[in-house]
Amino acid sequence: MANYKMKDIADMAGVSIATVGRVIHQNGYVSTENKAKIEKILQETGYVPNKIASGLKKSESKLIGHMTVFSDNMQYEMISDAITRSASKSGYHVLTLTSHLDSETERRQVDQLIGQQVDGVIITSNPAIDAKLITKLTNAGIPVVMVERTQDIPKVDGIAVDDYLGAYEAVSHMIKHGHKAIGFIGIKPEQAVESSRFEGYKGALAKYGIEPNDDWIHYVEGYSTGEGKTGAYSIIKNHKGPMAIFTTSDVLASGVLQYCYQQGLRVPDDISIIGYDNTIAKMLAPPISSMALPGQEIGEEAIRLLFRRMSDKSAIEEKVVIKPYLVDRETVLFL
Amino acid sequence: MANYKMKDIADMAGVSIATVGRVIHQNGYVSTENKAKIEKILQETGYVPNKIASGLKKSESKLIGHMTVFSDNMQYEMISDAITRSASKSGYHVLTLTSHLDSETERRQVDQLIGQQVDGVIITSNPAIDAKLITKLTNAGIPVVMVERTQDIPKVDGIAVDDYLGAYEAVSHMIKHGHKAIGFIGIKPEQAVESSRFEGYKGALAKYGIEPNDDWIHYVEGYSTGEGKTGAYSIIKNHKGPMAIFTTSDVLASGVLQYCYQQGLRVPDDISIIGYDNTIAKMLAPPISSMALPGQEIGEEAIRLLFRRMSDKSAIEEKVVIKPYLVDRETVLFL
DNA sequence: TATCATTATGTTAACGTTAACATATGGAGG
DNA sequence: CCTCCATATGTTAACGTTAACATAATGATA
Repeated sequence: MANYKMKDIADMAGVSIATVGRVIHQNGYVSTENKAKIEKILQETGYVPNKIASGLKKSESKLIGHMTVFSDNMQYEMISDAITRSASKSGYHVLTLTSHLDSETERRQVDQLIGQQVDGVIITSNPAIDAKLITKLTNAGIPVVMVERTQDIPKVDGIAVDDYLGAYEAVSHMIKHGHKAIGFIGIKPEQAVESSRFEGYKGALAKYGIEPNDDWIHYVEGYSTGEGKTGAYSIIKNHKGPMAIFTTSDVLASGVLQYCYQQGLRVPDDISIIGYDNTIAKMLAPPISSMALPGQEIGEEAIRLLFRRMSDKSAIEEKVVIKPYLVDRETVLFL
Repeated sequence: MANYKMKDIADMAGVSIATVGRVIHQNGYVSTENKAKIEKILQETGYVPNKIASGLKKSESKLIGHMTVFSDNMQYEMISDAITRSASKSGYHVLTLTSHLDSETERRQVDQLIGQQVDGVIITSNPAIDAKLITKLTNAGIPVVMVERTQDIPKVDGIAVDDYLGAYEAVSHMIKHGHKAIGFIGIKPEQAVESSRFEGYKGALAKYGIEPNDDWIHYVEGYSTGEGKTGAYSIIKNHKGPMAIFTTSDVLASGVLQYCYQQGLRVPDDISIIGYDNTIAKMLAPPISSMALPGQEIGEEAIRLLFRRMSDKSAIEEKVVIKPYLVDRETVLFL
């Protein structure tokens, strides 16, 4: 009924607690008889070492904190999942804390993570987080890795997604297919982490000498199907001829498709489209091309960077850049 | 740079560690001067209590384990998120462990949770988990709540979703709209937790005296858009006249919509449809009706049951039944 | 035979917090 | 003036594990 501790095992085997420890950790000298006897008891009792006690002694918790934002965007769930699985391969657990971008919650969370004695922290996609909080973590000796935000804080490693490149490639793809009228639906650059997606869009137009047109651009407040639909309406309604639309998220693209469905427009025959993040792209009708962010890779890299710094706290800062790539489902018409 | 401990604070304030403890816990007697002085130091140093140490002493970790399965099904993410947020309101953190339904991983995870000294465990949607493992948890004094699986294990509370009702209502909705030909796309009842969704489908047909037809039924191996599309093809291809299709997941429905899009069939004009879980339903073109599982409510109930048992380990077992409800987006044609 | 490594085992002081148990100084009530 | 209680503070033994530091017996080497 109760939980066995080393003392109990030691008593049962008629040895000292130290000998039990030697068997559990497979170090030091133990006679073959005692070893066998203790292992048998360990088996029978289903003894599980108390990580809290050992954590206190060794000052490590085998816990990794993951601070992220609450969002409809499935992309972060992929990353989150990759982090969890990657960490568990090395015997670490992940504590995921979500905020709604309010700094009071974040302050509390940082204290909780320190209190919980986590061995490291990964912060994904919070553009607003106070650098003081990060410093508090590093001051407490906790390594920090930041995903999708390259801020230069000493001893903090980072992973950035090359969103400029992603948007640039998506739009270039459209231009190379002969498109001239290319719409943009996304969050206003000033308020988004992913502002470079808008820059990439403009960059591609500029590169190929296409004059930008304000009628083609629709800013949204957040990522939702409804916002995408509104955007499609505002861009398409007065437009004649073929049109290609780049959205900074698949969710926005889903709204574009709803608008097209309603209006009887076909994709890509009437409207070409490329989404971003490649989350629900394959589930839409039709499945759409999308810039994929390798969530798996991002999560694994985050863990790699974190473990690297955990083993060498004074390592030189490393910034990893992840490149999105086009998953082509042929939703851009060749003109 | 380093982390302050109570001893450091005590030294700075020139008092004993006990007095510092009294200020932190706001109990016992402390003179107003000392209280002010200590509070100031606490502020300045940014002292954070070490939960590992206090956890060892009080034998509690403020950690809740959440065992779940890795799945494409967004439904579990909703539940997971609700659990995390609900727990954090009471100062608890959640450790999420995902398995791929293999018992070896699960055995390891149970040991990890015991080792981590979690204060409670929530298990979502694992039809195959070994009752022995659950017993190991309860034997270790850890309360367990099971979601979507009502197995009778002493001292284990449960939350079940009334999937029979959900399917029954979806199909009844179709019948009441005049449909006779009603297709089913879902996992073979034998291998699924949600087998009652198939029963509900059959139940509704029986209730209204509609003869079931094997041509209307398509079993899938798992939840994916592709499987849904294949299902739609096999059900619709030889069918004349109006058809309604019930899928046991929105992801499957997304495949049906892709098939329709390809064939130029309109929803609901040509094909009526109702999905299940109401996850991506609103993002599809057109947005479809779906049976919603209140993930928020499920997560909150799970935490409530868990806390209840944590405070009274010998409470009588409670089984909560959650009812899905139709979110009607008018994708069933009135005949 | 003295010396020394090897093998085998035990004892104990941390780790940081908690809380029960002292101890001590007032003043109020008899 | 003694007793009692409220106030204020300090000391210390846990919690379960780890690992450094004994201790001791065996057999091999010089």
